[in-house]
Formats: sequence, C-alpha cells, structure tokens
Amino acid sequence: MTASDKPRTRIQQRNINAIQEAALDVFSANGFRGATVDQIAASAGLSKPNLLYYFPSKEAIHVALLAALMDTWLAPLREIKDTGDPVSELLGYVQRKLEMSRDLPRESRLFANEILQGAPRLSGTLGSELKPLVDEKAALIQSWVEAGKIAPVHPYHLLFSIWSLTQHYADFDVQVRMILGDEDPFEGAQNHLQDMFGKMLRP
Amino acid sequence: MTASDKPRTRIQQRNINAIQEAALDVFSANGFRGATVDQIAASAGLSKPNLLYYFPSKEAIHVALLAALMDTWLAPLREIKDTGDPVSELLGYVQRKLEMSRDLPRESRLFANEILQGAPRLSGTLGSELKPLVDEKAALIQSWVEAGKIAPVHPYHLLFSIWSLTQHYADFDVQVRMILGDEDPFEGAQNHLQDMFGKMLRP
DNA sequence: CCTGATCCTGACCAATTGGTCAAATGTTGA
DNA sequence: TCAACATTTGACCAATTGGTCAGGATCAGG
Repeated sequence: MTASDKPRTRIQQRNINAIQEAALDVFSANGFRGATVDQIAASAGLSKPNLLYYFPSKEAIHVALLAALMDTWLAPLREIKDTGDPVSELLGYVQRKLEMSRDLPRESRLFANEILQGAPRLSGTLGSELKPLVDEKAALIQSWVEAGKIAPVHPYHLLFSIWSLTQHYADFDVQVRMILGDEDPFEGAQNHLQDMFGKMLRP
Repeated sequence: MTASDKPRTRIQQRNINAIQEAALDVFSANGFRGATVDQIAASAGLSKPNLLYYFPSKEAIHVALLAALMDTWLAPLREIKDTGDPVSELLGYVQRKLEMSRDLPRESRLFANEILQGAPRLSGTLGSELKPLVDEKAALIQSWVEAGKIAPVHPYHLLFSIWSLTQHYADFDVQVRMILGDEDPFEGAQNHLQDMFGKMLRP
C-alpha cells in the first residue's frame, strides 16, 4: 500500500505480471486450498523457488490478487451517477456488470470462491471499501424512489439482485452452458436482464 | 444405486449419518480440496480409520453427499405443475427455493462449490437429471407464454434468474449480512423477489 | 456363554505441499 | 571490465494428508 513497493526492473515487472496472471487462472479454477504453488509457478513459466523470490508465500499472492480485484470489481458501481436518468443509470450498471462476467469470468470466480469460504481474506476490504460505497449508492437509489423516479424497491436487495444475476453467468458457467447447449449465454442474458430490470424499475 | 447397499445395523445407520452430516459441514465450508478427512472424522466423533471403514475414500463421501443432494435440490422444480395458475406456480417456486436457501444453506454452498470448480463430480448427474427436468419445465413455461398466461420470457433465463437470486442469499451470506447489518436477509428478500417476479411475469 | 461378524484403534506409510537456503548464473551501471 | 546487485536453481525439510493394516474390542444370535 505504500508508494515505494512498485516493481523496478523490467524482469520484475514481467515476472510479477506472469505470476499474477497464472495465479488468477489457478486460484479461480481451484480455490485457494485447491491451488498449489507448483501449479502457479509452472503456469507462469518459473520454478517454485523463483516464484517465492517474488512473493513471500502462497497467501501473499492470493491477497495481492484480491486487492487488485476489488478496484476493477467495484468500478461499475462507482460509475452510477446521481445526474442523468435513474432508470438508464441502473440499466447501464446491469449492462456493465454483465459485460464483466463475460470478459472477466476468472475474477468473478475468484471473488465467488472467497465469499463462499466466508471471505477469510477479504472481510477487511469488504467492510472498509464495499460497505461504504454500497451505502452511498443505496441512499441514492432510495432518493430516486422517494422522488418517484423509479418504482419502489428495497435498494440493498436491488443491488443483490444485480450482482447475483450477472455474476451467475460467470460463476455457474458450466451449468448454464450445459442447459443452453449451443445458444450464447450472454446474448440471451442481456435481453432477459434488460427486460426484467426495465419492468421492475420503471415507475 | 443397487437396492442392497442400504445400511443394516443401527451402528452403521448412526455412523454413516454422522459422517454425512459432518461432511456436509466441512465440505460446504471449505470445498472438496479444502476439507480433510481428519476434520470430517473429528466432527463426526470418529477416528479417521473408523470413518474410512464406512466410506472407502474422501471422494466417496463427497459423491454420496452430492448424489443425496440432487434429489432435495430438484424437488422444488419438480413441484411446478401444468395445472393451476402459471404465475402462482412460478411465484411458489421462487418461494420454495428461497426457503431452501434459508433452511439448507450448507447444501446450497456444497452445490455452488462443485459448480464453481467446473462440476468435476457432478457433470454426469447434471446431464442425466437436471437437464431433462429443466427442458421439460422450460417447455411448460414456453407454453404458458404462447397461451398468453404469463408475460413473454426466455424460459431458461427465467430459471437461471430464480436460481441465482435465491441461492445468492445462501452462497453469499457473509456479504449479504455485512451489508444488511441487523436486518433479516430473508424477510426482505421474500418481499423483493415476490414483487420482482410478479412484475416480470404478469402479462 | 460362546462364536463369528462387526466395529474400532494405534501405528504406520508414501505422496504432496509450502517453504528455505546456499550457491550458481545473469544483468547493469560506473 | 568488473563489482555490486538481481535472478534463478537444485537439493532439501518439516508438516500435512489420504489411506492401509494387523490386531483388539464389542456385539448379536444361537
């Protein structure tokens, strides 16, 4: 978190990058305990001791990954503005979250894995980053409800709905594809979700 | 799957039961690889070799658990009948699924863990049990749409919505409670979901 | 009350895994 | 060029973990 712990040489930059990329693959596919340092090292093209030269422990890699993730993950929510049409703002949020599930499924699964296990390495960030942001946006949504700009909804549960519906397509990908067969999940999801939230939000 | 592998003595019945109960705790909280046989044995009040006297391997316990789970898990979907009011049938399904998240959160997490890891031990059952049932109910929903009994929806995505929204309250429990504070998640969820699907389904 | 089947345990094993370390090899800037 | 520094490696270690096994304890039925 200090300003001085940035990578310096280009070898460091390349290797740290490769490690994080590999770790994202392995952690998101197997969970924390299901992932091995050897796996990550191999996938990054490094030997295990070499990997541990850059990160002091398996846990440190995981923590670094989660820390980096939170920013990307919360970005779409931050983008909801109090100016502009409320319904469009919220439908836009749904759209952005769905695109993240499509384009960053590994990140979604990493996050899901962590929460499923009770967020042992994330509850701090959850309280200090997620909670305040959610409270702020929930208040905004509440104000829209009171102004009659959108239909009455419970702001927190509305946000839960958006999260669960969009992330489902990344986290439960296997199941979704098994049922849909050849059909593209995200095309159908987009129509379905825009329609659904449209009906639910318009006053 | 044969008829002859039922437990016989009452000691067997008690211990097999205790093992499954303990395994559900441990697997759902830590995932397959995160769980240890020692943990399960301790939680069941047995020694490790004693546990392995009843189940040949860790994997066997997990498989037994998943097999037992699928029945309970699919029961609410099976209950959707082609007689009776379509909207009530679907809202009833939402209700039952939400109650399952409240009353059987461990089962929900066990399932979520398995799907997240790519369903390595469940893809068979998924194809042979889930898929046909879902196809059948999707066809029913489609027929309701065509008859104008409910608003036009994509049947598969409607089912995905119900699953993700209800299971979210079990799987992401930590996050939900962190945000809601003292508020009861399920009370709010019930109102929110009934309202949401009501609006979406009524023609 | 005794005999065969069931149930249980301590001791043990091999494989895996996270992590260490001293030494070898590369890289870089003065 | 060469010395300081960064990078990489093979060998190694201790702890954990899934699973085995021989034998002892317990139980149920005749």
